[in-house]
Amino acid sequence: MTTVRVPAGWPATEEEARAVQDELRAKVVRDEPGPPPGTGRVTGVDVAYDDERDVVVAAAVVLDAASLDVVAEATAVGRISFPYVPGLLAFREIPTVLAALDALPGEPGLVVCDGYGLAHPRRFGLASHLGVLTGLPTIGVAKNPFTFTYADPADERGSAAPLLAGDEEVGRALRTRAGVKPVFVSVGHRVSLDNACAHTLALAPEFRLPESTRRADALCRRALREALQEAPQGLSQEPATRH
DNA sequence: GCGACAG
DNA sequence: ATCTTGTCGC
Repeated sequence: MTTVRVPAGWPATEEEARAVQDELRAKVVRDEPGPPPGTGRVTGVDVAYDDERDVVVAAAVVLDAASLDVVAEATAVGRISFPYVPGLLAFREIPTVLAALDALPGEPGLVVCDGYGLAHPRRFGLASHLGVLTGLPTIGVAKNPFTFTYADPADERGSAAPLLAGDEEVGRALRTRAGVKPVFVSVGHRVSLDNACAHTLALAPEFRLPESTRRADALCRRALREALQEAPQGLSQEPATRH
């Protein structure tokens, strides 16, 4: 597992963080359809925390998009870079997620985030932010509707309904399992909303959440447990050294 | 002004 | 996100 520092110049206040979002938002690419579902690789990313001990662990798990087999994975550990503030989640997760992606042996392909992209107060959620910083195609698949509204989609798997900010469609409530609460899909970077939903369905043949996020979630939780056992006092000031 | 609010 | 036992069910 690699160790990461909070980047120099990382925003320290909510005001600075919002200004970063307002500036980077213009760099989001929304006129590409993105990779076809079921081909190439798809990478799930997720993060687990221990706020008390100031430890954050990110995981990136690469799946073969056709078989959903795991073909690579990586983790990274760091210190918490920002408090949780609704609308500013990216500043809490991104430094460690970037380190985990960098530690991967190959190309990530499409990146699936646990959270939102376009569906965001300033239309620049975690998935959009990660996409702009890496240049990779990204989507967001969230478990909750955040502040947005939606009409319940039909009961069968595959039905969807617009996720709305007023009358603007910022994403979609997508039913991945019959009779189960939908997931909330939004565009990150270089992927269309239709394609983002198609990917989400292809990644969730059995459970509510995409296999990519289920795998990443399990891995970062396990890695956090192990990191806490090895260093119960929390992370040292200096990055880990190699011998 | 107050409450709600991805993870 | 995280705190947390058992329990119902495939």
